[in-house]
Amino acid sequence: MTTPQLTKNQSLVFDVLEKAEGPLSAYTILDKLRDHGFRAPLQVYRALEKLLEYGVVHRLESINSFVACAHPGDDCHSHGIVAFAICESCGQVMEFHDHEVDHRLMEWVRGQKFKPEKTTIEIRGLCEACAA
Amino acid sequence: MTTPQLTKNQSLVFDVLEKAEGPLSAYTILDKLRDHGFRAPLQVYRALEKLLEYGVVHRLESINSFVACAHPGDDCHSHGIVAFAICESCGQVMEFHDHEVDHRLMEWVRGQKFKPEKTTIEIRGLCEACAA
DNA sequence: ATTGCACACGTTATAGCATAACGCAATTGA
DNA sequence: TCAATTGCGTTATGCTATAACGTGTGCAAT
Ligand SMILES: [Zn+2]
Ligand SMILES: [Zn+2]
Ligand SMILES: [Zn+2]
Ligand SMILES: [Zn+2]
Repeated sequence: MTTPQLTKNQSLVFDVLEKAEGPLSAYTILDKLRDHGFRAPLQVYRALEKLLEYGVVHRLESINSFVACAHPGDDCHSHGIVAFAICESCGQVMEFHDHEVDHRLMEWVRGQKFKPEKTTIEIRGLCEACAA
Repeated sequence: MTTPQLTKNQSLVFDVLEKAEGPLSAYTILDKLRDHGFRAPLQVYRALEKLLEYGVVHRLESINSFVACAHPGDDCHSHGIVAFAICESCGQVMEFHDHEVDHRLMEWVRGQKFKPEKTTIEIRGLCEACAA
């Protein structure tokens, strides 16, 4: 998926996510954009929908939050599964790929004749700094 | 985690999940138990909290739903990661383990000195029957 | 027996996440 | 020009989850 020119709202939402230390909920994004005229959740969700579609933002299913892609331009997104490690203390997110994990999961899927659309891998725990 | 005797509410919630064809939301469970005296979401959530703790129920993070464990008594739960394939058409859920996937993820985690607490692997798509 | 504690339970209220449905404006392309 | 698409704003609503308070019961330590 190639990324077209972002609209005003899409840019605002994306900038907020890029500058954030960690993942943000849609309502947190909304609050950060009230000064820029945002008034309703839909303004955020509609922008997020597009940003997800373009692959420049990821949704963290296990914490109902969104994060800017850590590997912009990386073509792994087009042929691999994205995985996340989420620190439950400081909120830091690490995004990574593992082709062997992809391969094993897709092997299993093939054996079941299951047709995958979207795969979620999220590891929640404590990052090195917070575990110390 | 060994499973103690379930309380009345826990049994009711578990039975509903066991008899269900697919995953259920907490509010769907609530509706199914109104005839048994359930009136409020907390009655469901409190039961689910324990059932999750005992490992007899799993939470599907990507669809905010709960499902009875498909492998009761299987000791994989104590030393492995549970993965799910969820059909977005018929709702059917397949639960499986893959030790190689576990191994690769834990290798990555070890390299980052990340301390994992809970790992989610969910593949959403179409099952064989629905994809046809 | 009395006290203290842990735990399950019931209820009300509230917080947090997400979408439906309407209408308007700008853009595009036939 | 006309139709289709897309983005946007607004209001209302629905779905998911927890806070906070109080009750009752069983059980162990004193
Ligand atoms: Zn990414
Ligand atoms: Zn941390
Ligand atoms: Zn299981
Ligand atoms: Zn299906």
